Amino acid sequence: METMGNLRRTNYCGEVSLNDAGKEMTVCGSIARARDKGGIIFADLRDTTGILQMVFDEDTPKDVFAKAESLKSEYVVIAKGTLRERAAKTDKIATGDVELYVSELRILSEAQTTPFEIRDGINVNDDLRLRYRYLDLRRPSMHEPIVLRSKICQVVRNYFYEQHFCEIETPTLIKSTPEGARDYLVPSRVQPGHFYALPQSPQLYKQILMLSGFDRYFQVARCYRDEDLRADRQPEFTQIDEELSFVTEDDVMTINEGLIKRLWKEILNIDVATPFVRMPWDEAMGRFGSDKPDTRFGLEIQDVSSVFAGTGFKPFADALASGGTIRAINAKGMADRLTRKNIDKLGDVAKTYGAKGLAYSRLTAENTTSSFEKFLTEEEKTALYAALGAETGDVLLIVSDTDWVRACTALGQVRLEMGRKYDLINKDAFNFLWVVDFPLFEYSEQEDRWMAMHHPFTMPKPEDLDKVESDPGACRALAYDIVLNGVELGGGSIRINDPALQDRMFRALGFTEEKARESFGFLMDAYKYGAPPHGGMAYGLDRLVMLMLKKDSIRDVIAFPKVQNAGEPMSGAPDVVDPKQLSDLSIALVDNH
RNA sequence: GGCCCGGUAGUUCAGUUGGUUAGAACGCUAGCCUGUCACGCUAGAGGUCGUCAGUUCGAGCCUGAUUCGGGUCGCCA
Repeated sequence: METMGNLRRTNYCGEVSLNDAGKEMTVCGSIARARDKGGIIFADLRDTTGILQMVFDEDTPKDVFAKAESLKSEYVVIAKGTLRERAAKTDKIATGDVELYVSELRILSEAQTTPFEIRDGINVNDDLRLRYRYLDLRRPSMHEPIVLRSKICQVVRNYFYEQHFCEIETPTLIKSTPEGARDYLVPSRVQPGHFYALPQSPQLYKQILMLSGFDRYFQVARCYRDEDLRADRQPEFTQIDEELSFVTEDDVMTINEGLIKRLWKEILNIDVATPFVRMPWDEAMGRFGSDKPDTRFGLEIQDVSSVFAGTGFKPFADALASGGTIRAINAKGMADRLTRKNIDKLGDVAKTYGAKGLAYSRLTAENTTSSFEKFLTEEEKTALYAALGAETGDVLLIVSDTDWVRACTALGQVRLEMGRKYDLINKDAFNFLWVVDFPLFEYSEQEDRWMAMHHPFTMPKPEDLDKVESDPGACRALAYDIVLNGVELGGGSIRINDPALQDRMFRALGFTEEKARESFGFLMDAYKYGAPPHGGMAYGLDRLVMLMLKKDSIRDVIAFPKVQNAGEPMSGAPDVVDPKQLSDLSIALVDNH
């Protein structure tokens, strides 16, 4: 092993080109691969920007050539030499026109054989890759998203600074709030028996900042939710969080369309058309069976309840009798692909999402196979075909349910499954839209009460104000989600800035006076001293980066992600702690496992 | 908490109805090679078949438990 001596980097590997040919330069990094041909040696040098080929031959000083012969993968070196045009060029790397003819080489660190190869295109278990995350992150395809994530944050900051936002950090040791996801708890040593929570979002603090007169705030904020993981969900994640005073829904959406436009232009060089479609929640649910519709393909849901008003088919008749609905998708021209077996699989999807079953008619040239048509009158059948524009080659998929949201959700998932499985989705598209007019409340069977769909500080739509107590289910909110390709990128709302209205909300949510004061007393007090109208939103930064870079998993854009059991395989967190630490915190473990 | 899938050289996988010494590719080691770039050629090393128990004359293969990983439903205001 050697030191750098008097050598210092003058160039990055990925940033040299033919324009630099003839220049003397010093580069450093790791050996991606060495190819020793006997009389000539090639070694690919990799740094954070890319790869540059180094060459050694008979004219290379003998001691340098000898060192080059000893190079192995992942050795860390610094090399001085002359950049020259290659005799044999390649378009496989960005610097494939040039190579560094090395005159001085120092091996700064040797490396033992890695548990997997450090190159793209390998197929290795996630588990192993995560345990050796530092090795995995050396691979260009893993490295680049992390670098791009940083650039995305830079663009976000630039945009917000230009728009008069102030970047403010809010606490991460906060009071636990009762609504929403489970909190991560942190015991207080100084106040035994008392606990902080880690924030699920900076929600309360950013509203307080509006009351503190900061006018516009943003933060790249770490957030924590103690819930189970998914491919697009981590317990610890990052939000781009923002709040603005003296704004309406439209203002927030317009400013954020500007942010998206800027991001897509600067990072991807794509012009995004604004404004985005603004789709009411009930339309999104009705047409796409989702509050985050993927509009990159058709197969929209239709309401065919009226066709079956007097039907003798019992499942449909029963649903309608209890105020339910019958919804259908016409899978146009898909009869050849949707075999009986494949329709059964779609039926399983529908059942997973709460449907009793998936009725179907498969209209092939030879015949029609159907699970329900034999129970219909000729008039009903004609009306159904007319309503759906059914023709030979189509497959009709129908769900009946007492609850229209559940019926649409099930069909919406069937729709997505068809989109994925039969490759109906244009993968190059970036389809943005706003979903607006969310319900203010949703009923929780589990808790047997109305819950805030967004959060309890969301402003009701002015025209629904009188329904907060009398008809909560019909109340809509000044809330909006931004959706990209069927994924919720972010969401927000206009907040209640009237203490009296906030009181009504808490009561409608079943909070007692005492409970509301205990949890949110400081916030309720703050609103008594003059509160500007304000609202904001937050993006899931990880999801945003994942979608921009077309990665399948959120882990690909997080440097040190957690796995399904919420652990971090590299460090081994979480772990047991010393009993002394627990006793300092006045904590005793209950042995119930 | 429920359901589904998986664990065999360092890595990715194959492994027949339960039957001799568990194979391949890449990687690794050694040698050769002056235009390679997933370099090439030759030779070699490398295995508690996740763990434990059971069935059997005999288990990588069958059974049970367990553990680890992935996906998903519940959950995620």
